[in-house]
Amino acid sequence: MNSLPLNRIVDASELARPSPEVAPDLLGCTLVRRMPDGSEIRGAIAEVEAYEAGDPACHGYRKRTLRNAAMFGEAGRSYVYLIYGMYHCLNIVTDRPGMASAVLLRALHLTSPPEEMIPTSTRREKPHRLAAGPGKLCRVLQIDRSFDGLPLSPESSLWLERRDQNFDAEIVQTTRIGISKGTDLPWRWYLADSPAVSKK
DNA sequence: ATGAAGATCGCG
DNA sequence: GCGATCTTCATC
Repeated sequence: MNSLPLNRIVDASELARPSPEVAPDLLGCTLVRRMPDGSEIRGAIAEVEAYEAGDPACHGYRKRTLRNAAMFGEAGRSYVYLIYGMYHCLNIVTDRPGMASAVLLRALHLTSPPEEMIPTSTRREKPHRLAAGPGKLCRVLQIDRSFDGLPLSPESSLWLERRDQNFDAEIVQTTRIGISKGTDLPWRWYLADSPAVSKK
């Protein structure tokens, strides 16, 4: 029979909704990265933030530019940018084309591989903290701007899988962190019991 | 052409 | 609480 778990992969059409609706639905889903050496790193999404048109903290608030172009594109693609000249941040593009909208992935609870298999881990760090933070997440998964605008799929070596049907973790909703505008919007969500969440 | 700000992180 | 580090974009 069919051995490929295609039904597990999140379809782009499910992401073609406003980012504040999509964001909490992504919690508990698994982000999978096939590394250059062929190994797979998987992690459950533990913390997210939504950004949208009309939101002053959104990179697409003013207008479409070279950097933020992917945000205006199709849902189900990635939007990757460099921040502070040092770290990359990964977003899942949402909503319809023309609408600047995306969900920032802030933390993963890694489920594989074990700590010692992760090549970018230079220092001793607890496994559940390796992808605790948007910059660290991209560092561990080796995601940079070359992923910007790519569709999330196995062909891109980066994709999203559905959460279990019996997912029932407690979700907390708060305001976003690390921003100076739009601080009043309650568009950050995280899994209450995840040790990978930045801060509470 | 110029410069200020930035969806971060780790140290102390 | 600070500095590292550098691209992007708004403004001059």
